[in-house]
Amino acid sequence: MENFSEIKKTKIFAEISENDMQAMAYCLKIKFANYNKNDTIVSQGTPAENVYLILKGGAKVENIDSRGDISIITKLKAGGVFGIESSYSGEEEYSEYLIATENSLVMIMNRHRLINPCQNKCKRHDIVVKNLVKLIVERNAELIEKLRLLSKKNTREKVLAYLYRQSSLAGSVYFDIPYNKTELANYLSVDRSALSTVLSKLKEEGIIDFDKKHYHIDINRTDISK
Amino acid sequence: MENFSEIKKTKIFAEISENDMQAMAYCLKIKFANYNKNDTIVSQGTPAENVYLILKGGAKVENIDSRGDISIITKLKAGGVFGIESSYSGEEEYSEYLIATENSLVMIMNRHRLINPCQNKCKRHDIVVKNLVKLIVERNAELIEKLRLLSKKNTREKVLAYLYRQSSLAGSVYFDIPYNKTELANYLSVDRSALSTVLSKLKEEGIIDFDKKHYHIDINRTDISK
DNA sequence: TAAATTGTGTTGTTTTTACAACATTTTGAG
DNA sequence: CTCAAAATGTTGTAAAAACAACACAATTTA
Repeated sequence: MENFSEIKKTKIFAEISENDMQAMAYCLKIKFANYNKNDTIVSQGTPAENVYLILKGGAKVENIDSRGDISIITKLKAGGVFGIESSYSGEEEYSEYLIATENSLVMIMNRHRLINPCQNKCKRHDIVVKNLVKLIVERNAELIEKLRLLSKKNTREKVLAYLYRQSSLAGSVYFDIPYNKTELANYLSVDRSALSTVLSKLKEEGIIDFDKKHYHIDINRTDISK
Repeated sequence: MENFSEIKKTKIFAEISENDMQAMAYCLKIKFANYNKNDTIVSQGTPAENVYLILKGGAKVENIDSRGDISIITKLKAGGVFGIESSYSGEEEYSEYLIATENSLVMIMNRHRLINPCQNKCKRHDIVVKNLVKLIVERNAELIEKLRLLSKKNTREKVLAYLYRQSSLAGSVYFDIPYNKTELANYLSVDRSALSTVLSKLKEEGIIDFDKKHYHIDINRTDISK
């Protein structure tokens, strides 16, 4: 089957055999599409009909508010899914943009078919649904984590909380983050130059060190664990 | 069955008959507990074993960070559920507080039993699971909504976006919000007195009006819809 | 590889916020 | 109904952030 090796690598289809996938492909009205870096895969405000699974490359989920301010919701790597929540909620329009951050291969599925298992042909469909729920819960946890960051009352605390968290996830005080400075500012919803100032200050104080997207943090001095 | 009339009113058990509920009660190890206003129902950091369903009264979900700052995550009314996400994610400790905001009756269920339908006795369990997923997705949408608020770059915009949203939900420019000023400040993660100043300014400008928890907003002047 | 674009750090200015302190008002318990 | 506690609005001050403008570095891409 076309692109099956990539499909197999994703969390939501990991347990599905090529044969079962074949059957499901028809049922889910699967299509494949290639996008170039910076292509808009989905536009905020357009009718929500599909679920997008990144097979190769990567994409970012952004929201642009009425004033034109951009806020990066999250970044998706291969295996990442866009549009499930709106599928379950029944939302009629996408409320975010999905933009390719690299040249990407994307699998497009009909959202209605995806979340409503047909008992006959797609016998493994229920497993996929279970995986989708798991994914939603994970996303939920991410959102709460981000809320925790944005609830901090100044940029310094947001940055430290973010880096501390990334360090924990990486299991090391040396780690890479997925954002450059401009993107990090968007992610934390702070002014880029203000972020730059704070980062410089923290570096000067010896609490953190960084180069490009690589960071080092002196855990004992973050005042976060106290 | 004990408290069945209240259980019946909740979203997650709405379709369940008294007989089926009876069977399920045993399976889910259901217990009931009464709490007084301001009682802590669940403490952040304690082992997560149960899911809590508010049957009567209400509760708030709070997070306290390392600096002691309180952030209200959300408020739960009767029918509200606490602890599902951590059940699905397998998180071992509760990461929030659940605190009664009124005298409340709470149904406590074993989280493992709840999310893993036993096919034999609880024949309607799968419906409950489906309802739980729906609930998680709804919560997810709420979280994104809140993120959108916290991403605004100053208090005035946060307040206006919040009130605009509440007005939309209520379907009227006259509406009540569930928070008093102090709680609203926590919810929006801003200083209480700063919030008070902004609210006074907006009232003076005639853009909003309010009394206690009742608000009026002049939609045409919020600059949000532009 | 050269040119154009994007990313980064810095600085000064203006605006907004947090903080603290206080006076009233409102609420709730007894 | 009374009194204590909690909520609210206000103000001044200090700290922080947004904003804008700029120089330079790094990265794309033509």
